[in-house]
Amino acid sequence: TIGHKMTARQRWTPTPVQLQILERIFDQGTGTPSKQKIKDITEELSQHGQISEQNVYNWFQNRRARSKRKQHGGGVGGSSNNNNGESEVETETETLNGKRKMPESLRVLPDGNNAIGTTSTTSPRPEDLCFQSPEMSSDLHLLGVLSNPRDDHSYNLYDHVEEYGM
Amino acid sequence: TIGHKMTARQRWTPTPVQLQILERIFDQGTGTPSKQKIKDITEELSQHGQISEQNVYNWFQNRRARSKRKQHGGGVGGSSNNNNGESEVETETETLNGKRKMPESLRVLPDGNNAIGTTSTTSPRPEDLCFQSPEMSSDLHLLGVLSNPRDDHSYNLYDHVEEYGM
DNA sequence: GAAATATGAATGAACG
DNA sequence: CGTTCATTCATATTTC
Repeated sequence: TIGHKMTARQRWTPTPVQLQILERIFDQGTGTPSKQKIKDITEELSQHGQISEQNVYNWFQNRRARSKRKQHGGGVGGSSNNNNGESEVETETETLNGKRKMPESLRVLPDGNNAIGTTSTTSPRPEDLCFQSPEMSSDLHLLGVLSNPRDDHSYNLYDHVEEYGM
Repeated sequence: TIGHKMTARQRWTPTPVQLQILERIFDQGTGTPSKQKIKDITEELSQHGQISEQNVYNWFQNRRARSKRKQHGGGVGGSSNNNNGESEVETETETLNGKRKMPESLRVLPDGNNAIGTTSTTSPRPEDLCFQSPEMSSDLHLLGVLSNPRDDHSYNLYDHVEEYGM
């Protein structure tokens, strides 16, 4: 039994009410709420549960991004996917009669402790991954960057490149 | 002009070492490194992994832009994962130090035996819980968000916060 | 209990 | 230089 209290609350989970409000606003067409709006919304939502502007902002960002492109499998081969409409698919919640799963918008967590367990799938990332020696600090000594920051004032004109061949 | 698909599937992921160097330099106060510096840095970092000047430049730009985090308020959403099993109260080093969670490029886990007692006790969320009056869109009436979408211009600079205590 | 899915959060890249 | 988009990861919740 390794069950102990571990800093809970890692990810903000919108309450149904909050979700409703958020979706409603999103549906208004406001698209990308401005900072002021975010603040406003956050304040209102705060009364329905713990929330921060960051959460609201993220939510909108995710929502928008999600609306655009759903999950696509690994499509290899000339797949002519020309859809991408930007149409707000949004709430398919109530519309569906549940063969799938119940959105957390309606979940009612009881007082008990669920204690699910370990979801540590630890998604393996077989990327290139480098990983050098555990040298902590002492690599840039040959760089004059931290020696004399006041050197020149060259203008960097990188700015936005269209295609960068990495 | 547009329409450049660009096969940039994997954005450059700084290796821990690279990150360290970058942060170190950033901390030097150099602020915006000049092109020359960028080149220099890039060269050094190249020895720790694939990287381009553009990457370095972007990194600094992002770093600086995101350093201006003005977030505040609630404070939910910190996503720092602690792998420590006993310490639940970690000393936050605040903005002065780097916070940085686990780099995305460090989840190698070749072993495969992570018996971490991550028994999420289902974060105690005594918030306002779900289950509340069926009034869904009756709360934001005082919000002008859904009334006049075309009000001001975008101005959000949240993007993401570095870390905030709760 | 683990896998599959959903979604919030982090960050690199692009755009203005 | 500020802001937003896109991609990916981490964690939560649901399902098997």
